[in-house]
Amino acid sequence: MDDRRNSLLKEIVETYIKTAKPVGSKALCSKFDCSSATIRNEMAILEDLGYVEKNHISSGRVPSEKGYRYYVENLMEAEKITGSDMLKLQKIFANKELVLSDAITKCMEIISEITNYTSVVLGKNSSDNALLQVNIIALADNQVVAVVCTDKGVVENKIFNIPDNISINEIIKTSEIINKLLVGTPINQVGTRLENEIKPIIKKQIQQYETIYNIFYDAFNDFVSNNTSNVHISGRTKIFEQPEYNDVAELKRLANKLEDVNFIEKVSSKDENDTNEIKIYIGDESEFDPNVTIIRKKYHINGEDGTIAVIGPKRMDYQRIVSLLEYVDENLDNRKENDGK
Amino acid sequence: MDDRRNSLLKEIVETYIKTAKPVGSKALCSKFDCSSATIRNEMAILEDLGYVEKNHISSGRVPSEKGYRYYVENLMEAEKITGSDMLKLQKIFANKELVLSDAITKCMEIISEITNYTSVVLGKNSSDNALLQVNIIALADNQVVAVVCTDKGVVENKIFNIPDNISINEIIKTSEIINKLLVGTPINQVGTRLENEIKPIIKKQIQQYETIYNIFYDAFNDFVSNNTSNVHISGRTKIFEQPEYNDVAELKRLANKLEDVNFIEKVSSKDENDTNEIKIYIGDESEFDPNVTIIRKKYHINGEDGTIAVIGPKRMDYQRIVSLLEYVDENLDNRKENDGK
DNA sequence: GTTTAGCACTCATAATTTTTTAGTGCTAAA
DNA sequence: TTTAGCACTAAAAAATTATGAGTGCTAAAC
Repeated sequence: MDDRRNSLLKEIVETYIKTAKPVGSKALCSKFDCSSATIRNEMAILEDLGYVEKNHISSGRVPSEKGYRYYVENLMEAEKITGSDMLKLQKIFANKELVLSDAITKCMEIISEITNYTSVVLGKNSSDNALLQVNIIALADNQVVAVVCTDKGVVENKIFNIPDNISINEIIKTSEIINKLLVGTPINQVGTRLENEIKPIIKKQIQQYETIYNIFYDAFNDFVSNNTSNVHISGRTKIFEQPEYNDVAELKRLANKLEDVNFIEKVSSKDENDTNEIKIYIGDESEFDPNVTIIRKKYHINGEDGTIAVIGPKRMDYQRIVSLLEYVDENLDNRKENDGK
Repeated sequence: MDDRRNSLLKEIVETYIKTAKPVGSKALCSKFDCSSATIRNEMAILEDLGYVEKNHISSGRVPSEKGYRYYVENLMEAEKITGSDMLKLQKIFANKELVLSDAITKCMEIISEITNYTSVVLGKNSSDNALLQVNIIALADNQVVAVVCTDKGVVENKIFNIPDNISINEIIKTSEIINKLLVGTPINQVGTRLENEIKPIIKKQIQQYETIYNIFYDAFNDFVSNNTSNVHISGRTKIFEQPEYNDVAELKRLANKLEDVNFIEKVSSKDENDTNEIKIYIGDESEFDPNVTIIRKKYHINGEDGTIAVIGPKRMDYQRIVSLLEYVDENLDNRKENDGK
């Protein structure tokens, strides 16, 4: 891969990103100051190397997944984000009362808006949270709310019907026992410790211990399994504006996948133990859909961690998204520092 | 509209519901024991009356909106739901630990699943709720959770960053004042009473009253404006399986509308002051999209009220949906009675 | 050796024509 | 009032024919 070949590939990728149309040799002559035949020769080589493909024998070239990968790893240049993009995001950074997770969500909404891609926030993951406390709040009509909080600031509530023969005081008493004994327990272990440690204790003290045990068990279980609230998708239909999704079957397929929050979560959180680097999953690499690219950044801000990601066509504006995600990450981090002062 | 004409229209509507294809005269001969020419004569009259339409001069007939309306008002027969549908729903009715709103949501998920339509639950509307209590729970790291509960059992929580110069005790103190003075206040009036009654009080007792006031103001405001959590849509993409949405533009348009939760809420809650009757909005009547029908039932169960609705094509299986919605409503209501015993 | 003009060739797309088919309305007789 | 019969329609599908943007390859030019 000599110099010219590199910049030819770069040109092909970037032109295709802009136009969504196969790139022909003639269009590139002017940029390289040579004839179309020369370009054709070079393109034939790029094709042999697997970086570009043809849709049919006489069509222009389209980057292959290998080509995109080579592009993002070797050819893509970092670029500052534009002033107008910057302006829109800074409005959010400036609002200090916003809790981090709300600020992130709003940033990603804006990114969706300005890029016509779909974006995802995978909020704080409760799995590595520890129990901070559980509070029972009595409502009218034989109902209680169990509010579960973790040390990382995840809070969820769940309402329960309680049978007539159970007194609310007993539930509260149980919650106090749990708070005394289980604080600091990783949230996904609370279930078993509840069974092994708490159940024997309340068995002695409380009559209807079985029912009460079930209530708490359900509350925690729901908490652990309730991924839904952790995932926030913006601009779910934005990606449909991209010209590649111009066919009914394709559209339906993608719409279905984008509805499945669990699936999105799984995908966005792959390579868990990876660094904070931006990761780019192109096409099949995404394990989501062969026709999309997912660009992802993990954040660790203020003790919270999570993931932000953008889902777009393989012909995605890689530069732009990478710099937008980095910009969001940096600025929310800064915001924290200023805040703490 | 004599007898035969009625049953002809009924037949046309029901056949079209089943097949999604314009209904021709020949197909109906056997049912009416006459020649296709006779049917054609009758169909011409139905067309003059505006109950059916042709796509082009030589096509079969398709019900018009007026035709559907006449059908649902005069021709449709109530039918028991099938055993297998019943079975699926009864699993949910049987689970007594489920809070009503969860049970309803699960029912509608099933209805979406078995019918290939999209369904909506418009949960308890906080606007006519009254404040029951607000609880402040301290988290680590200068954060508190405000948990707002209403008398109707709506609970929401919101996390706040609190500046260093504010003590958590002062916030809790304020919450106690609010609980003492504002319990029973309609939730949408809490904001103004906070301003007029609480602010003057805490001004005297608390140093950083302005910041604390803002926190509570935001918490309640968020609660009131946060419609999102009230709306639950199941099977958003199910409706795309219907053959009428077989065109890219149509699909995108509908997908966009179904993303807009506020829009759906507005539509599902129209004719607020109407009875509990099932309402059917056909095509343009829906004010949502000319190509859909919305069937809706309000429920008032156990003091809670809300709306369940199904969104499908105009060629929707009216009978089936009507009986499903009624079945759900009745059985969840029963469940309550048995429960209270 | 690299570049380029020239030319034959290919294939998707679009436009055109043809065929098929499922239906209609109307007339006149039963 | 019903029906057989027939001319007529228009959509949908199939076949046909351009059109055009591209290619690869060869042989000459630099």
